Amino acid sequence: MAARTDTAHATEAADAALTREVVDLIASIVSRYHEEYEAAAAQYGLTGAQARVLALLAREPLPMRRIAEQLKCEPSNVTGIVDRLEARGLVERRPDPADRRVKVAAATEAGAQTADRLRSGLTFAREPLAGLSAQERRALRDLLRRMLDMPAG
Amino acid sequence: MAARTDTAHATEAADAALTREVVDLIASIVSRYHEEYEAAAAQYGLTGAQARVLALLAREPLPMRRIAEQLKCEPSNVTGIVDRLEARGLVERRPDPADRRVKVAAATEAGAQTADRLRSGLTFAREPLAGLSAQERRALRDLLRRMLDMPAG
DNA sequence: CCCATTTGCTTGACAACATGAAACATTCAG
DNA sequence: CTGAATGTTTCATGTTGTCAAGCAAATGGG
Repeated sequence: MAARTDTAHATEAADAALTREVVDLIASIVSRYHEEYEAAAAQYGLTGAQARVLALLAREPLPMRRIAEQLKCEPSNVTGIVDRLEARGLVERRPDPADRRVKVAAATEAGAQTADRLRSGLTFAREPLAGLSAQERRALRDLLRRMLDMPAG
Repeated sequence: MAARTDTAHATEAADAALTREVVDLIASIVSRYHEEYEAAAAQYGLTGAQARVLALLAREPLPMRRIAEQLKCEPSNVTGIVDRLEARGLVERRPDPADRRVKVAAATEAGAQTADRLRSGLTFAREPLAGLSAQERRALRDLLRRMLDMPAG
């Protein structure tokens, strides 16, 4: 039984090392992703936060509060970010006819174009993924989904 | 040949969709990772940047300039972050005997303890990974390595 | 050896991001 | 109709980030 216990411990230790390795790899990916996202945004004179908001609004117009929820920050913070985007003509505030308290932020034509170009310029993850076969990418997709508790998609 | 071309186009489109799906999943992971990292840091009254620097210095003491390189920011920025960590007794600046221009930042005993607790409290990526078999984690590790251009490790 | 240059760090001015409290208008519930 | 809750903004404050300027120390060509 001593041998079995030793084996079990060795397996546990190897497991922990493997997990730590994967966690470190994920940390590297997070770092690279941010780096490239900021750089891509900077090409259009945008900060990372501005680019994220613009990307959100290019999908669909959103009330200020919803933007804050997506960004996981306080609504008062969104005011300034949208201010700066609006000052550059990339976004506009519209009144919500259903609730006059609400201001709906929407991408302008120019804003939608910028968001499109920015998105297609995001080489990270897309370019390295090109080196993986379709089967491997499916495997990766399934593993990532399970990590995010999205078993079905 | 029209049929073959159509098939090729269909495959390309499916490939692009798959890639976009994986990219979106990675974006989700990046978002979750950040969220949890900030929350874990906040438990110790630290910001994300402070926690990152403390984690670096818990591994080994570093000159200010090296910290800036790891953080991918200007050295002048590191001054403030280390100032705040030092004010709380988590980090200290030491002179470098080999080069008197250099200030080496090092985690104090308290800083190392905080870094340890913080790291072990990082549930994300570690907890979801527990649901994956060792074989799956190895597969994930290899796929992530290839994404990062680290074929061998 | 000496001086110009480079290197490492800090300081100061400034902008963006982030929070929390307070103000305001509007909506909603009793 | 009144009081509570909601959506947004403003203000004060702190952290992060950049860049330019400054100082101390190291380095290398004359």
